[in-house]
Amino acid sequence: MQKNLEQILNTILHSSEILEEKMKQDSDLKDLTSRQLYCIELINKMENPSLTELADGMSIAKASISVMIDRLEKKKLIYKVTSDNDRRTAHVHLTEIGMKAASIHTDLHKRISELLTKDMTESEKEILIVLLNKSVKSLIKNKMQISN
Amino acid sequence: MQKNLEQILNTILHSSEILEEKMKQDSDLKDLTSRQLYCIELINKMENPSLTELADGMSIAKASISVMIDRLEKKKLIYKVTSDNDRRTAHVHLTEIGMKAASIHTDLHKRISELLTKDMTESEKEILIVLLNKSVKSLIKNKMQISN
DNA sequence: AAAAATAATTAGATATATCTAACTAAATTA
DNA sequence: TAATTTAGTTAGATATATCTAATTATTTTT
Repeated sequence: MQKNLEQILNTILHSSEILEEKMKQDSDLKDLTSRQLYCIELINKMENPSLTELADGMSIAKASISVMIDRLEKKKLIYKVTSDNDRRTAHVHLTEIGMKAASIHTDLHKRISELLTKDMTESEKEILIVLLNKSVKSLIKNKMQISN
Repeated sequence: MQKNLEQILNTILHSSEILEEKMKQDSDLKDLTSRQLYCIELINKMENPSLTELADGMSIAKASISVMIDRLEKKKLIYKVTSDNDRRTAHVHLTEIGMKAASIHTDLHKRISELLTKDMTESEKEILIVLLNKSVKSLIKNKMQISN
């Protein structure tokens, strides 16, 4: 009952999804949609972007991001700060709750990592990490050619 | 620049998401929502469930699944077959296009697996698979206790 | 300073995802 | 057979995610 790599990936990715859903349910973030969560993660990554930058980042119209940000503001996940340089521009910041939401993915990866190496010896862990580093290198190297 | 397991997971999961999005865009399935894709995957896994079973599987109301299935039918992704035993019951089947949609995840895992082992020797591959099998066992074993 | 460009908002449209409640048709039970 | 239960649909409500077009406030260019 040895699994091949595809089946292993399947199990890991599927478990990740389930665990992520559980973490969301267990937190006070139950009613965040996937788009909203994505938006929050992007705000985190982009470090307080303007609405226009965010809209570009999410590939949606400025009007759409404006509405979305309104809703996230009502839910106390973000707040807007008007720029001093250009008073037309607003920058989006995460609140405490927003930051918690943004860290869901990171936390998830941490927990999965722990689970994956739970029953391993130190040397097994080391070998696994060396090999996976190699894997990830191939993955990144080939990313560009993936699209076809 | 050796990455730890958490960073590796991060890269793999992130690449998976991007690749999945690309595969969706490149197919004729651009306008499928994530809920619709999830629904189709579930239909595939459950093997022609009734609407009630599907609704339970997705944890939504029967009325909601009815509407959703209507839309998927209009898009030619599924079709309904009235049961001979019980003529109140309809079973949902995937069309050719529906099956294509359902296999997006599987295809994705196959491609990622290929990429991950692209630059490895056979023996490296073997070791990786043995170790990851161990990982997956821990993962499954601990799944129950994850929720807290 | 007047004209043009830019950032964000608002209005109005369409599609989706949900819900509860009411309804129809069919099957089961008493 | 009459009453009850069950499967699915329909109607009507609310929330989200999008869009384009029009509007407002500011900034930049001429």
